[in-house]
Amino acid sequence: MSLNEKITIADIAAHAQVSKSTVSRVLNETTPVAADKREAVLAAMAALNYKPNVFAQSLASGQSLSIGVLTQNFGSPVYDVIMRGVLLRLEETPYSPLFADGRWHPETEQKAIETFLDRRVDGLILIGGYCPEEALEETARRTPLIIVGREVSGLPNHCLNVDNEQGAYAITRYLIDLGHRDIVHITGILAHEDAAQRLQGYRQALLDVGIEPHPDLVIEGNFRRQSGMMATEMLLLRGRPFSAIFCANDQMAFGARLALYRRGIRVPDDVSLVGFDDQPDSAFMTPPLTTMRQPAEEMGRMAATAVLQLIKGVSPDLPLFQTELVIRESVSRHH
Amino acid sequence: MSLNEKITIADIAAHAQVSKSTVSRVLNETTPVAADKREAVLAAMAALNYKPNVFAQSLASGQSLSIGVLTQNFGSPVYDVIMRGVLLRLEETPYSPLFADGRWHPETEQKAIETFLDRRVDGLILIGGYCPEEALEETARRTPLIIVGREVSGLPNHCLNVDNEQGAYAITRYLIDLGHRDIVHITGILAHEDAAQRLQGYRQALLDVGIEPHPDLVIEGNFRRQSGMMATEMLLLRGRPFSAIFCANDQMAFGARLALYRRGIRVPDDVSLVGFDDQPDSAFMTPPLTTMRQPAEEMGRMAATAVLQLIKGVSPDLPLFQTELVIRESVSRHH
DNA sequence: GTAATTTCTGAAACCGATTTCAGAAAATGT
DNA sequence: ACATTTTCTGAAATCGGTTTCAGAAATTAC
Repeated sequence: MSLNEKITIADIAAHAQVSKSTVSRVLNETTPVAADKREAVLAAMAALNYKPNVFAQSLASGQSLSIGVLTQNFGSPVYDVIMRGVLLRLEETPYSPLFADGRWHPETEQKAIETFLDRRVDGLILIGGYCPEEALEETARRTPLIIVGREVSGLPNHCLNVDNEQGAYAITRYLIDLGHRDIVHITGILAHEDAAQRLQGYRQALLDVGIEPHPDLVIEGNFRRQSGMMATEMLLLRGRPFSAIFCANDQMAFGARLALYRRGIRVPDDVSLVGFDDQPDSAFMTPPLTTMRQPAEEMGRMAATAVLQLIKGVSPDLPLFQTELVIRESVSRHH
Repeated sequence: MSLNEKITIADIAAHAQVSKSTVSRVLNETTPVAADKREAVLAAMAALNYKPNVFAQSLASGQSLSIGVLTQNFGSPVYDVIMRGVLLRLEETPYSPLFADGRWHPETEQKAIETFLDRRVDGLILIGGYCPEEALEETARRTPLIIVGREVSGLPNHCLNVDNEQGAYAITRYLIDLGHRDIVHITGILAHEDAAQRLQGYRQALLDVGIEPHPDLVIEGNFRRQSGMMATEMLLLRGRPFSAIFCANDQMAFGARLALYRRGIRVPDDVSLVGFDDQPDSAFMTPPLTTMRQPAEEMGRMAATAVLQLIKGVSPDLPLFQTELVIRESVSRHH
């Protein structure tokens, strides 16, 4: 509001006729303060429009009251919703988030983590990412760390995830129940645990109804649109017939959609198409995409809660989130 | 790397047999230091793996070396690319960005700005947003401020923009040149200067070839997918024939696309469709969307450069960026 | 009514840097 | 060779808070 600046705790102390210590105490509620002095301090703070200097606070207290949040890419669907979840949860606390973007590069991620550590964040939340596992384990040793949307085998108590296998199983099963037998799966990066789990769910669903998964119908993508398109083109080249495509995420489903469009193959009349994630624009695909929804915002909130628990020294509860089938218009019964 | 923590400038001073002042000097290069001492300090810092405490630095120097970057929504296409531009430019400097998300609410934006100010950011970059203009003018008075992707009339020397009118003119003209006469325009929020400019470009293009813009063919949207869909449905209800739709951004084009799909209207065979922005997934629309590309990353970089100039007290150069027509497959010649 | 607690309070040290100031050392001038 | 500058350097103050410690005031105990 006003052109304050430079109002310090000493000014408040003088104005309220108490010592700096007392002001600090009403500010932090560390020690009880007599009601009248307390009122005086509060009044002085209001009158002078006092804002504590965050740097001084952090320096003195040793806490930065900030949480580093690293995402693999701003603007990545789903991940942005997870970020919003973190944000919303943190707003209920004195902590505030510091964000960084790994830009899909492990080195950039590492650098971002170092920067966070330099900034003395009290905790760290990683959303996806490509950072090598050893580096993450090292980081977890140094500071409270929660990883969401990625499974790191060495850090079972730090990862927050969706039940990928179950989700993939359910959506594959959905296709099977509609009569599909030759179902393609375009996977994510198989070195990533979650991509592997989705593949496993797909295989299991087929096996459970007595279908042997055919290697020609599984193609590895990298979670990005372009790879969904390439994979579909490659598939079409192979010539092995299929009636449905299950992409390990919605982005690749968009790529697949375009490849089919180019070949004049109709969705869902000729081929059914499903994704995974339910990113916001999937509802606007032509046709709207049937997919598995992840409770992304909820996961973000939980990640924030968990890292706060770690900071307090409590061991966090990390539930396995369930996905939900969102039926739209990209699937038809096999005929 | 190691479990350092707690290495301060005093440790370095002791290790290098100099005073704290000298260490600070080699750190900041404020005053020349004799070569031998300098070496000793550098060696000590390397040996002890010293990392300066950012809070102490900021407290003492009065600079936070951070820039607040507020976007209206993480995950908004185009805006995320602008953010990346800011990020990349800032990486070349000692400054680092602090990000916040306004979540489409003016109040949230205001709060975020307050938080930035509390954190003593040295400068502020706003990307789009709904914050009232007076508040922005007030903010600009208090701290170096650059606004990108939004025109605030009271702050001509703080806004970085694309030539919206020219862009809209060019793409409308493109449709006209392909024989279209009855061209719909789904606008953005007309209270926003950029939306108004795009509308103006559209009108001017029509007028320049002697077509009187028909009010029935202009519908106000709000830049979001849903509104593009609603607008198109309303349009269809009106019954006035048209052969092309120009949406004020790609998001609304996605909405329009879905509405047309639902009615069985083919794109581009029956109706041509164009957008504005060239967000990444527009290339994967079915059919791929013809649109105007904004140099988003470049704008982000420029915004960062400009705010740094403001901080230095230099008056920044704020070029008007030009858009570029990206021709894909959503437009056909009118027959 | 005095002793023993309990509750508040302020002075001063501290967090980890930067910066002013004055003096020491070295360089330059004549 | 001696006076003047210029270049480096360290001691100490400072930034704006938190926290320890010891003492004052208010309670409670007996």
